Amino acid sequence: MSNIKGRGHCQTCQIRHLSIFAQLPVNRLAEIQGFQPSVVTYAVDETVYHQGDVSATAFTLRKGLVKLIKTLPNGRTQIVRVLRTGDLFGFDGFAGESYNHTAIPLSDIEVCRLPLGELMELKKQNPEIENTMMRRWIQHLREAEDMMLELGAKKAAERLASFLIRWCENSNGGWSPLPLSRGEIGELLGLTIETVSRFLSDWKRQGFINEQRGSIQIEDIAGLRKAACSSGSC
Amino acid sequence: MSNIKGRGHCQTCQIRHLSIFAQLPVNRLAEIQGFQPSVVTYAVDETVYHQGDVSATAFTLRKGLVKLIKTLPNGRTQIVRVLRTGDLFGFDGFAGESYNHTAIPLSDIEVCRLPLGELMELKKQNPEIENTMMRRWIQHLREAEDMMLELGAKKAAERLASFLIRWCENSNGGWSPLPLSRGEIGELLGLTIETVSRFLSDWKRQGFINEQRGSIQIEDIAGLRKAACSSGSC
DNA sequence: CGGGATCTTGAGCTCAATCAATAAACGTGG
DNA sequence: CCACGTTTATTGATTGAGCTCAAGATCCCG
Repeated sequence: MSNIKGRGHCQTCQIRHLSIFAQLPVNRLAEIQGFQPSVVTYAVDETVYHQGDVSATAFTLRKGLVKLIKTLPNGRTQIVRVLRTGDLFGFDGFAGESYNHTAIPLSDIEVCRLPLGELMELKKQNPEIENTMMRRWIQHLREAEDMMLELGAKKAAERLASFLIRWCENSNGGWSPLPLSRGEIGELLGLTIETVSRFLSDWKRQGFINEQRGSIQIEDIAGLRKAACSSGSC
Repeated sequence: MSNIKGRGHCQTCQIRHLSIFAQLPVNRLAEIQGFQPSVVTYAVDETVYHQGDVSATAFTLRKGLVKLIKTLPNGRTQIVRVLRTGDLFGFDGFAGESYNHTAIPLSDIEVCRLPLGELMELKKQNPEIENTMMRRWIQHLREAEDMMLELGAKKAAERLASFLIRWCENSNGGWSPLPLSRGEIGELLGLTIETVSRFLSDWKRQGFINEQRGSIQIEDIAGLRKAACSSGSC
């Protein structure tokens, strides 16, 4: 089960600079008395919330990775986003809606529970928060649009290659942890396990990539880039 | 070319109840002196803005329909959203970004130009606007997630059928204008012209749908629903 | 070391893309 | 209003990318 680890201490929070409170002056935080969100841990595969549940709290991811998935009645599922440290999620209640997807940890995680009522109040009183949230929503929307292009207009190899390039873009040349199974990569890109596996094996043989214990490394980005644009002039 | 039709008169605007200013009391509008956005018209296929352009103005759609598209270097394109009356678009500048997609009218349209600087100011002074925009961003994000599920997890027939059902859901049983070509429906759903045409013809023959001069009607929604869930238990 | 999960690889098949040829709809000017 | 050309849609034939099914291989954990 999920576990309440304690109360958050926003003023000393290690990841505040990544959160929606990043722009908030520290002294302002001190003024906010009542606000001490609980920090909660979840184990892998322990659902944080389910699609359809009433959304009364949002979360900030403090540690680990989370996948947001949508599932069809027949069981086929789509990962709509992979969250990283500092990401805000579960805010559908702000629009009077229930959660539109299910949130599942990809590793053991630690989140900060933000009751929407309190968050709304904070947001009203601190334009910096409002602003940061707005920027993030716009950013998410842009990423969602990018993903629609991937899913709607690209072929299997192109999707997988550009996914790998994106995934590894901040660890240039080095190893990146890849805590997603073949199946999950497939659910993210609209492909089957087998298709993902085939291309990855292929690219390993060709020396484009390297893999080891849940980590991946791009060895020949030019080769991958070429695979990302199979038919011609990208 | 695009045409400046004149200055908007927000207080008497016919579509204000659909816009981001819907929640704003009319008397508040009267107090806002400087704000008189220009109303501009564009003809079909005349681009409102291009992916990559600096985003300094947002728009509210007053009349007609707009498609937002993303294009791959090789020419394949994806429609990421179809806008309706009252929709706000082109706000990437709020996040310091340039436009992430290209906006093209599907019919002759009329838009309200909203310089982001002025809009930002208005938003600061009127929490109702802020709030409405937030709700819309969340709503868009939800729709984008829904679309990712369509594109990533459904087959051709399922995508097309559920698109038709969604498109017609507000005109129950009656005719709905469908100003999208086969090609555009394909670009929206990640399919080719031929695939779209084949299923539509098929469903016309089966009496599920009816079509006439750019309008469509669902005659047998149960039949379509079945097509929307080809493999089993949805 | 054993056994469940995950990954790989092969073979065959199916759905949708591609290629190609009409057919229908539309707009334009006579 | 009709003839003409252009665009858009339909339909068929064929191909091929990616799915499905199946059998091993590898990894991982107790």
